[in-house]
Amino acid sequence: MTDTTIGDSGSPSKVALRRTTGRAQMADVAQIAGVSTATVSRALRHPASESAALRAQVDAAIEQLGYVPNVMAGGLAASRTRTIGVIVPSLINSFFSATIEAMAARFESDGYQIMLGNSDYSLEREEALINSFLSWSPAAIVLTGQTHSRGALKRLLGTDTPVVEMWEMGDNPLDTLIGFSHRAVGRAAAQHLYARGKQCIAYIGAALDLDRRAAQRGDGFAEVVRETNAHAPVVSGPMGRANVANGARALEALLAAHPEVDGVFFSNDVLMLGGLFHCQRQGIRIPQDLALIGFGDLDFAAHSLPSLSTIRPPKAEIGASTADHLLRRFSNEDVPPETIDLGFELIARGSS
Amino acid sequence: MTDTTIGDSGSPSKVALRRTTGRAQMADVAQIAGVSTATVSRALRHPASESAALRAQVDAAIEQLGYVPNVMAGGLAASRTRTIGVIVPSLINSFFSATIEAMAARFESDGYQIMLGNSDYSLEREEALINSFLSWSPAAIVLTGQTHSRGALKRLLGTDTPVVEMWEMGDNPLDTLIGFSHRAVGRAAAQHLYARGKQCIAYIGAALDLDRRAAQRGDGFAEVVRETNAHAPVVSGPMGRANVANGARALEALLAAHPEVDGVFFSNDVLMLGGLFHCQRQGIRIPQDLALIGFGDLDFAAHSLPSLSTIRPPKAEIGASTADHLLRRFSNEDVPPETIDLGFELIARGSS
DNA sequence: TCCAATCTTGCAAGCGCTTGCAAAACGCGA
DNA sequence: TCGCGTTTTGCAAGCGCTTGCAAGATTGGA
Repeated sequence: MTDTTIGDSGSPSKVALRRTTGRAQMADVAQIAGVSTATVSRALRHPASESAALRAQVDAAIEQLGYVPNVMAGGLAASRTRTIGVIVPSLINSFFSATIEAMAARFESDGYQIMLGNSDYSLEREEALINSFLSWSPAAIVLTGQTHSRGALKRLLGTDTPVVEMWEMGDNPLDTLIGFSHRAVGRAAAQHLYARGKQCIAYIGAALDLDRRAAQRGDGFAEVVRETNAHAPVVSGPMGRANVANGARALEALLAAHPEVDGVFFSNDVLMLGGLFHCQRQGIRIPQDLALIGFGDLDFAAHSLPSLSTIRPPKAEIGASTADHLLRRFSNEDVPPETIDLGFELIARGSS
Repeated sequence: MTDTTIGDSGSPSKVALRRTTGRAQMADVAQIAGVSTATVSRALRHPASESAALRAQVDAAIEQLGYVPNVMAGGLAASRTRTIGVIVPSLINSFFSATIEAMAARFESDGYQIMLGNSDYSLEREEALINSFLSWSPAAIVLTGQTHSRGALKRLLGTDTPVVEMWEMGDNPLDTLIGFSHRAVGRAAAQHLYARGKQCIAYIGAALDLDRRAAQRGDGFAEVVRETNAHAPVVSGPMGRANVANGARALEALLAAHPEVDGVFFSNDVLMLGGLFHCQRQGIRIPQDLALIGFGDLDFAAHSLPSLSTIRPPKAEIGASTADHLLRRFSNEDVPPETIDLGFELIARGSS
């Protein structure tokens, strides 16, 4: 079976596909469209630089063949791909799921694929993921937070890949920063509890040793407590993951140690749900005996009994805004890095 | 600046890196290790086929240079990558998050990267994702469920990429199938409610039109109801997504239409949580007036008041088992497709 | 009608790695 | 010490696409 280029008297639209991958290649498309592969490539990557007539021919050939470009070959030749490396500290945490879904939706229409990495709140794993992602020549890297290992910083600075840090707000961003201030969230929560007439308020945060953002919310909270001069800040120290069991347990321990506490800010609505169940179990009246406010505005907060006050972070907005920024940057050389504070919203409900 | 191969009298460990990417290449590693790129490549991909001494030299050179292979180049040459394309119907649904985390953890040590896709319960989007993933020459494709579009089937059959369908159990798997029977789950839930002395039981399922697995659980449930001949199956028709609000709303509507119902099986623990709040609000006693059982064994189910009965799917086990199967397959030519039923566990708690 | 300026298009040289093949090195028995 | 069967290693030809450069086509003004 040798290639037969001459004597092909059959239908001109029938092209013998190469065997190597079994899939149509750009050369097949080019042949059917009667142009060179360079033209096909340009029709795909820079549609504006081709005449409309050719583009139509090429599109038809692609359609006919069901051609799907080989990302590897394209990526190797261009040394960049339509891939966005996104690293979040947790998948199970639905804050980030919402961000990712919004981001993916925005990117999809432009043909960008998200590569998702889960750092599990570890800077070393983040660094490893960054390394691994960079070897895919991504169009951009999106990180959660502003804290990174030295190695990660070095790698990131050594590349000209755009970087977005999200879900935080602070100084000296690596490149673009899109998020909100967790310190401000903590302050708002404390002020809210005082405004509701509470006298002694506490903060319960999960994994404060690992989760920088939860720690920052705690800092803001403690700041306001100190400013009132009324009582010492009560913070429930580092514990395991943010789950319902830990929330219930932490509230129980907190009330045992500080019975005077009459208002609690939880670093995560899931913890607060545990707290709610604990109160239901113990007959603690919410908000009379104890006011509760959380963070995240998760699904259940609006529908529990009582409904739960919370602070809504711009979960989806962060994803959408990140994608928008990057897409603008991909299509236009001189979009500068930005710092975008998306703010947050305190939603007062029955629990406070 | 032309290449200078001769007259390099400087330190032999100093190698001028190529400029193109700014990163060290395999050729640099080879030069430092004093071997050919072929040897380096083999040391990386098939360590067993190299002598230990050379492997050590190569490792040292890699270490010294901080060499990270270019995945594109390798993928193009080998026409396959250490990438696993995984498609789930939803990210926010923490069932799948747990599966993915377990799978990723297993794959990580072997250097396989997961590419995650979110089909949003749409077969068209699944097909698009499959196409997009295949253009990355993945080592395997992992799908959720056994239902796929014609186009997707065609593409999948036209490739020799291993395919795992997960989270279901049935006939005619495409290749490997790892999951459990949702029909059996539905049957178990119904039998449990009857065993608790309930007389008229109902099923509340979200998105039954889209979520095949939730529909199958409903089928199994209805089957048992019919077998008892005691009453007609009550099924709360398709509604929106599985969230707390919909759970509360659906239970309210169900009880309005069928006040005789004294036991409910929810397709998802999140719906059940909404049901629980509804009961708390209405003063409906659980389980005396109404027994509740859900599916998923989510975090909160064990800690609510009352605690919630549920059926625990092998969330993490599916991920681990999938990774194990594929890793075995990657390292050994003749591992055949498998069908693995991981079963499930009914966890009876206070709500039933 | 002709020429210069502007668009379009094709040529061909890579992108950095893998791998079949064959040569070199090695091991061992005679 | 020699010869033969086994490793171990290097050579070099791609993998399928992108893109700088230059040639060809087109346009408009003189």
